Amino acid sequence: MDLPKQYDPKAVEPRLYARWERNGYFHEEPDPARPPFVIFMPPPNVTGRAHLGHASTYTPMDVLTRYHRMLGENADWLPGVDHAAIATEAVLVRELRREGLRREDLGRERFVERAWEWSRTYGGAIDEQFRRLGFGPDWQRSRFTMDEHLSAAVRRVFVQLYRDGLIYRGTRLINWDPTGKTTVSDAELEHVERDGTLWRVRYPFSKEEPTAGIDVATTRPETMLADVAIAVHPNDSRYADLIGRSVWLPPLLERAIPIIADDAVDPDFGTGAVKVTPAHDPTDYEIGLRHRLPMPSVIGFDASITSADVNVGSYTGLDRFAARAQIVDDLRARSFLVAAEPHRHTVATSERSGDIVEPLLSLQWFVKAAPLAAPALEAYRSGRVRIVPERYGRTYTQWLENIHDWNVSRQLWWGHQLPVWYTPDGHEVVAESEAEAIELAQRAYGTRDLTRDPDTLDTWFSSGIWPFSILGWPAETAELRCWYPSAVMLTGGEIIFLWVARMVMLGLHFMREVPFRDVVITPLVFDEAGRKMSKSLGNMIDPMDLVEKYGADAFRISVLRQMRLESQEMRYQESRAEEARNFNNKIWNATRFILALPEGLPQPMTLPSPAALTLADRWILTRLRETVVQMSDLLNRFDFGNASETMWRFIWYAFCDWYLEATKAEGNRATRAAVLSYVWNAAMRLLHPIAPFISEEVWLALPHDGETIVTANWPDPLEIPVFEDAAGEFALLQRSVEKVRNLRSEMGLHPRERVDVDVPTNVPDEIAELLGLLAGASVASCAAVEGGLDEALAAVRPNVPRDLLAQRYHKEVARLRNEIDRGEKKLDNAAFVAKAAPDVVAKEREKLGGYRSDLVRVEAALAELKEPA
RNA sequence: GGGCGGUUAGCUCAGUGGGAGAGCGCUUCCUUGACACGGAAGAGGUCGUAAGUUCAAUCCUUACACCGCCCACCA
Repeated sequence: MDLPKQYDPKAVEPRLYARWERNGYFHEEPDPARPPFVIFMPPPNVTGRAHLGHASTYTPMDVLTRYHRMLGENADWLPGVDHAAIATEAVLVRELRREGLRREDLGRERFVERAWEWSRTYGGAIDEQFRRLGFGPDWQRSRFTMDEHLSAAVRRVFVQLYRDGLIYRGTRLINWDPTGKTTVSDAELEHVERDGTLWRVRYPFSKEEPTAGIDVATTRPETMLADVAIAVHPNDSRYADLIGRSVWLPPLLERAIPIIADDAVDPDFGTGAVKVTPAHDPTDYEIGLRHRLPMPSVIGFDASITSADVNVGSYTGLDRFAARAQIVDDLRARSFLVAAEPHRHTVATSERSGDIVEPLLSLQWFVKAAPLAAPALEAYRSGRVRIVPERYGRTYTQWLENIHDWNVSRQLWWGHQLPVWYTPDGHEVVAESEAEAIELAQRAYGTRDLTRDPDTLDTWFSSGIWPFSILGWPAETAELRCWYPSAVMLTGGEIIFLWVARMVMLGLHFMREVPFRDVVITPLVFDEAGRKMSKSLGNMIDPMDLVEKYGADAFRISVLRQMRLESQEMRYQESRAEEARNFNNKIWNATRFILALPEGLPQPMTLPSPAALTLADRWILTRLRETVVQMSDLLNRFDFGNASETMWRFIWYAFCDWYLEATKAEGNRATRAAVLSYVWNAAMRLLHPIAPFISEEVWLALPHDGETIVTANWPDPLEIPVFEDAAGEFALLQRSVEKVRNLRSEMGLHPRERVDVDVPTNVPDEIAELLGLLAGASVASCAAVEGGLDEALAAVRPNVPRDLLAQRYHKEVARLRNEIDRGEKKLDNAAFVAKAAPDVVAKEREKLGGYRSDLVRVEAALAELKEPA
């Protein structure tokens, strides 16, 4: 067989993936007889494309699912797609704008139709990218959050929560996104630092004498029109006399507002006096509630000044920022502006649109969060949900402890419409269907005339029930029985409260059980310089480009290898993908060597009897077993970085660098075909979760059982013979080989030239032969030396020029003297001997003894060199 | 303002209360029965700064500096 010298992923990956999918290897049915291992894939946005963030969270899911499938568990990875209301609607609105249309021109029905069409056309794109990455979810079970079945589950949950008193409609201060033209929840805000201005404005005591008054600091003069009070701290002596008085509200001077005292005021900031605008600021809203203040609005849903509640003079209709500028001008003109200073502060933006969010009073639907949060907190504290790394548990608990009611109604058309209807006189009717609503309305209010609430639900509402809605809930399916709760949830840290906490809350409420046992927080991906990847910086890396250049396996390895369990960030280096490609090439060529053995490979695969095994065989088998144990442990602990590193070390530094070379020795030829194929077969199985394609390609080419590595068994360490002594002996050989190689290099010997070495006769022939082969030496026998293999190998004497050898011995003497010096100082220290742990002292003595005898030996050799016998 | 993470070789990062490690990069040599996407041998670090605890600190404690993440109603 003629295999190319270079591994070509493009020739392998699409072929293997098509076969896996065609043969249904990723598909699984619920089977109570086996332990379940289920991961539900966080559904990517229907508008989404694969990015490095997906690679760092989804690759580990694929690794875990493949690993547990090989363990024989009832393993399934459940994929899906999220309808991503805000993102999708934004795309559609943009499209419409290009056609010169608005959403309203189309009408709700046609708009939603178009959204469906768009989703069907473009929604599959990310799935194709996932296939190229080698991800193996159970595609047959893929779900879309807008599927009829999942929509029904959403309605059921809403109605149930309503009947449980956990959903209500009310007028509250909400976050309005003027660009997205919808409310957004607190969790969807991003607080961004901006340079702004802090204006000091004088509110005069009397209209007639505008010079005397109270000075107030504000960053938002445009909201002044809706001021209803000035607040100061109750203990602030500067203003104690003023509490209870009133001032006129500039610039219109049409209303007088009271000066009140409230604890929320920080006396040290600004002037210590703050204007209170309950309808347009969260803190002020709280103050307004405490003091039963009126709450007029002056900014409307179009983010411009509205005259709905109070007279706003000529400002009416001005955009919020234009109004700000105009009011500042007017204040200045009329001497109410005391100062204007630069001020860096944070503003709340919508993380979707990036627009500055406007706090507004509005009638919306809310989920009462506290009663749902308490069990979610308890579940974490009792350990029913674990979070890795543990420190993120604090993020989870702190958010739940300070939770606010969740605004779930959105003014979008694409999404799950609220299952809420209103009677002509404003009674609300909540039901799973219109028919049910009519029946309820008839009974309760004697009317069948209902209007449906036009709003849709927050996308995260449907995401929150994903862990059970995808399993068929509310029907009592076998999937639900076997696969809930799932095993593990992998996600980025920013998702903890946006999604993880909500899934736990809703899962506990509806399923009476947490949705997953472990939450693994994966690192954020940055570029090599530690900068966030962003389009504006031009440092985005498209995973598909890397797959194209290096292959999916190499890309996966490059990501996994850079993951650290405790790390919160990962600086992705493309050079790692290149290294990983080289690694795959190494695997490929080792395979070529094995397949080209003149003696052929044994079929079926069998291992020679222990007595027939060579030292190298026994060593590599022992290392294999150790590697299996380590890999299982690392994967069980979600330590993907060290797992990848472990495979790298075993395959490259143990198997290829040493064992494969050792099999070229005459003495190793009888057993090598069997051991090489046995070990390589097992190594490919260990590698498979990490690098699914090349492991399959190689495994299929070797002697194997079964039709695919995907469903092959994970190696059982107990079936791999282990030889304790072999590890130590082989390590001694390695050190000896390295010593000779070093001398060769110092001599400037050409690799083909052999160096003569004298090896004591009590070094076993097998080891002497390996030494000759691996170090490029011609071995001659010399007198046996006393002691074990250690001493015998130490007495190996290369016949190289004397001065070179002497130089080397001198170096060795210096090193040993240094070590001995350090050891002696330590042991001469009475405090060390008295206080250090006895085993530490004993170890130190042993080390010192070893160095001393080494020194004696080297010095003797040196003396002999000067005066040859 | 609060919480958290990081600071170790030129770069990206492991690591340990008792002899500083990997990969890449760099230097030198080399196409030897798989592999130049390779092999062999090397050079390279006062483990951020300062105190403290300890027989012993890169590792534990504290403070500080710098970088970063998250949360927050200082207008």
